[in-house]
Amino acid sequence: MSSPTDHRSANPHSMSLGAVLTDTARLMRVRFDQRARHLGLTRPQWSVIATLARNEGIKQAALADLLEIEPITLCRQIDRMEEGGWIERRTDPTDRRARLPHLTPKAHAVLEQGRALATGLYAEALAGLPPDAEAMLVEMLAHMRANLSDRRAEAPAKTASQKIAAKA
Amino acid sequence: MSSPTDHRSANPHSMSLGAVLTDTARLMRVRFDQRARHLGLTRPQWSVIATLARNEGIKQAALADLLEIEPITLCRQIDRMEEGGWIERRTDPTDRRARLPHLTPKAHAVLEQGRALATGLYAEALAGLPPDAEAMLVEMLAHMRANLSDRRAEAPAKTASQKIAAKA
DNA sequence: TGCCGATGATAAGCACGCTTATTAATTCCG
DNA sequence: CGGAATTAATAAGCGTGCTTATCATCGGCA
Repeated sequence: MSSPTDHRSANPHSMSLGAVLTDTARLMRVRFDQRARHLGLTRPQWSVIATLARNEGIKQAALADLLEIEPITLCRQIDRMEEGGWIERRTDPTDRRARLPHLTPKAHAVLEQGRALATGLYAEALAGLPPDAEAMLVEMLAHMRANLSDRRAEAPAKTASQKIAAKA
Repeated sequence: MSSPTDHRSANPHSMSLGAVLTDTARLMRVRFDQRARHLGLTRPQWSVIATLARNEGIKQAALADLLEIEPITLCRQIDRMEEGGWIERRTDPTDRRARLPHLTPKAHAVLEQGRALATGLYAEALAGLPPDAEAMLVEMLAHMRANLSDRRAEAPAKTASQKIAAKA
């Protein structure tokens, strides 16, 4: 049944939330990567550095949790960053399983540049939108992320804030 | 230590716009993939099928443009989907360079299921937000995407000041 | 008519996300 | 005390995005 443009085109917006979300996120990454290339750094790598800078001595698994990626993903990222001289792994004296990631001086040296780059990128992306757009976006996206983060049949109940009571 | 440009990101715990954007987009993909696995379909593949269904006989490059991905990315995706029996490439009688992708009956058969899955996922993600949240999100994200898509703006003396003015 | 830039598809190779599974060390009982 | 469960890190292998480059074909122009 070849029906190119019939009933499914009734609401052109219903299909675009996921698409526009994916596209925008990818463009942010691409733009960051293009401008951070002279530093030899990618956006995910910058994210690791920025988070690690605020959480020195953290374990890989805990850092992965902060970054909201899987431990194996971070592990392989740290492999690359160790090879690039951004991070070094140190043994944990209290747990011989752990190999704690630490920033090298080289990584500390680019903290400010990365921060400035990110700030500039956000400003550019948000240009032409009202001043409160960023706060609204962050709030709505964080809400969506929380909705989607609910693991199957798993009730965390530790944060206790039981959603917004808009479910009548 | 105090940079002159951190008037906005002084919050210690609030994640940046880029981070929450990336996370949310990734979670949408992961959730879709988990639920479409029984179909043998991923979210990007579903995206290809849905777009192709509305644009039969399109060239790969034009389809890549619609999907806002690079032609090589689509090419390799179509490789996988052809192998999976979702798509077949047909020669274009008017241009011997082109190999037009067409949906197979198998792909047509999952159109409705994929659409229902996407709709349900959006509803789940947006649960607890006001009814106009989706429209606002789509509008703001599309605006950001347009700002970031401005490839002509690679020129040196460009300071992202006024963009909404010039458009031809 | 013949060359030359543009276009369509694709190869090579990398980054980074995932699922699944393995190894080593720690912790929790019974 | 000793085995089972848990936890930390990682290996294997794949999907999907990118940049850069190659090849064939098409279309315009001298």
